[in-house]
Amino acid sequence: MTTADPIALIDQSLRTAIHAAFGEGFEDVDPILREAQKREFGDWQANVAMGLGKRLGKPPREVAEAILEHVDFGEVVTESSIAGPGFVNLRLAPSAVAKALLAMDTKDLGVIKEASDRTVAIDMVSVNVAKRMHVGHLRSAVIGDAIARTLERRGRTVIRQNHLGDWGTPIALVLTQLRANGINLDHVTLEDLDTAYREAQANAKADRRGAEATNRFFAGSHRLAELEAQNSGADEVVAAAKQDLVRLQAGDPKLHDDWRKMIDCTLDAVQETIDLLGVRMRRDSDKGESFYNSQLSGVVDSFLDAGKAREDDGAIVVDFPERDRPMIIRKRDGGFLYATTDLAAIRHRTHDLAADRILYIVDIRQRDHFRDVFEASRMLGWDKCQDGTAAELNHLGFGTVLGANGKPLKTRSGTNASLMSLIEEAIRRGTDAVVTRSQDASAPTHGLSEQDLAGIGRAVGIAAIKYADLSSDASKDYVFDMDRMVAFEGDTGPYLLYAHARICSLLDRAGGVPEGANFQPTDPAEKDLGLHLLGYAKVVHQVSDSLEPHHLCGYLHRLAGLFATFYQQCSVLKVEDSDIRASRLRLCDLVRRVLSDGLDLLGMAAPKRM
RNA sequence: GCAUCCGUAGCUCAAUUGGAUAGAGCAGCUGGCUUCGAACCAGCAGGUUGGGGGUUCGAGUCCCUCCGGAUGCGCCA
Repeated sequence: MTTADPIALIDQSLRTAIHAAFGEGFEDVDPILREAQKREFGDWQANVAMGLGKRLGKPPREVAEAILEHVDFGEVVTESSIAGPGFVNLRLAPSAVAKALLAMDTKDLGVIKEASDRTVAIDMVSVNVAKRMHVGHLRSAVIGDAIARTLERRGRTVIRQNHLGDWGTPIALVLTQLRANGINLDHVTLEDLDTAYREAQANAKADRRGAEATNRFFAGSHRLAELEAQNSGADEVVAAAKQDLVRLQAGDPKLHDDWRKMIDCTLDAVQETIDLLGVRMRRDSDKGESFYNSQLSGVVDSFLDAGKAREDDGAIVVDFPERDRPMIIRKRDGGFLYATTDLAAIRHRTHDLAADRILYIVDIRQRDHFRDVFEASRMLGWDKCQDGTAAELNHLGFGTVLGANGKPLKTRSGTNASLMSLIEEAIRRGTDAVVTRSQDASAPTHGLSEQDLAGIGRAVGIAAIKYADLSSDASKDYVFDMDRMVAFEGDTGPYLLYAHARICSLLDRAGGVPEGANFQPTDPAEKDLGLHLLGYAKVVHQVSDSLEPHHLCGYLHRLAGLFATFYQQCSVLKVEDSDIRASRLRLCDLVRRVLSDGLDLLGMAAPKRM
């Protein structure tokens, strides 16, 4: 932001006034400047007087008066008043709004880079080999990608890592099962794998021996623990699989080959889904559990050597000072656990990737797990990069996806709903709507090729799904209601796309923004729209700090709403005064770019027509 | 049993992190297309923020308590 930014100017003016009014010790008091909640109060408000009143032992209104006596807003503020307990309400000069819009009308739209340009590692998607993706993966992918794009926008280098579940007894069991089924792994499909996975599970379940002991081998889907009942008890099958695992680990060529093919098959399918969703993620940065396997005994040794772990009933555990439950990092039988792998992963991300921020986009039910792992990693200083910079470790936990019945989303057969089928359904319904509307001869999409319409329909359907996921607090459960999200009315992704498309046609008809156009808000709707535009950078900064994309959704929805009001109220193409026409066109163009940029940060494409 | 989180309009969700009269969307009702795209707009109605107490100029937000719900809890991932 430049010095033309009226908010920065007001902020500085108030700081100066506070210092002048109260002297020593009040050099740098935050005026707590906020957008006014209601237009009748003003455009912006300062809430500092109440807090200062307490500190000074004076009535807040008196404090507010003293501040206003010393303040010099120059030309920026046309009206200031004190209201309620001591709110300072400010109304901005239209010329100041115009100047500020001019200043933000750059490529970056006012968004500034973060202080650190170092790498951020984001642990997201995290699929299980040999299993289909389900809605839990959707959340991780969609939220993770939105966060990643926002951080990239702020100058960060982001590594999106798929922490694959590609190792351990469950994987060996599937391999064993595939061999039993006589599957040729050269032509294996994800269906084959998924079937083998379930069969291995079912076989084990059918054998009652050792039921309780083997309850764990299928205990959920890797990072995204599923809720289905997991049972197994096949000692024989398990024993065979364990032998296979040992041979695999020893480098048996045939087994290793099969294992690789199984992973490739799974990841090809994952990539297809990821691409269709428009999530920017490639296999080159993936790191699965197998990658860390060889490091795990070293991890345990490190904790033992540092005196941070102890033996307990044959297992190796890490104790926490303020918790009674320790964390197990090696089982009695010598095997390692999820926690051990995650410790190795943190070390890899700080030491090898030099990431100073590590984010986990993982189901919120794993909150305790990550708290343990983070705390343990700090015990050994593994949260620090080689140069000593401490990395910020964050678990961004998301809630469960529920069906219309308020229970975790399932298909009719009771399995977790396949992600691909949901995406395809959304795209189909988006395309249907687009095609139907294009039949109308007056529709801007009339006469477009089938391919173009399909592309638009895809954008509409994907935006519907993503917006539904991103627009409320990620940590809460949310109800996946296809009918509601593809209604394309109200607070939805397509509503934002629609606003964008309308502006595009408007600018198209006008032949672009006229040369020398200047902002000059005259109508209240224009000023409201302009004022809201000025808050874009702030909300982007907020999202990259708080990791809460729903604030950006809220911002964009309001922007689209204010535009719709403006559009209804103010003629653009037909207004006589050519300066006002030019001004409105430029305003439209800025709205279009902010919408497009914001949607891009959320991972949504904004077609020119729809 | 212990721990964590949640409870806001009929439904689905917000609330700038302690600020003014708690806001949106859907559903309902009333208006607005021979006029820049009606996937829209303007308006009406809908609330004891689960109950009760406390902290202070001020509480949906912080503390205590009760009620209701979800999740997690040593050898699964």
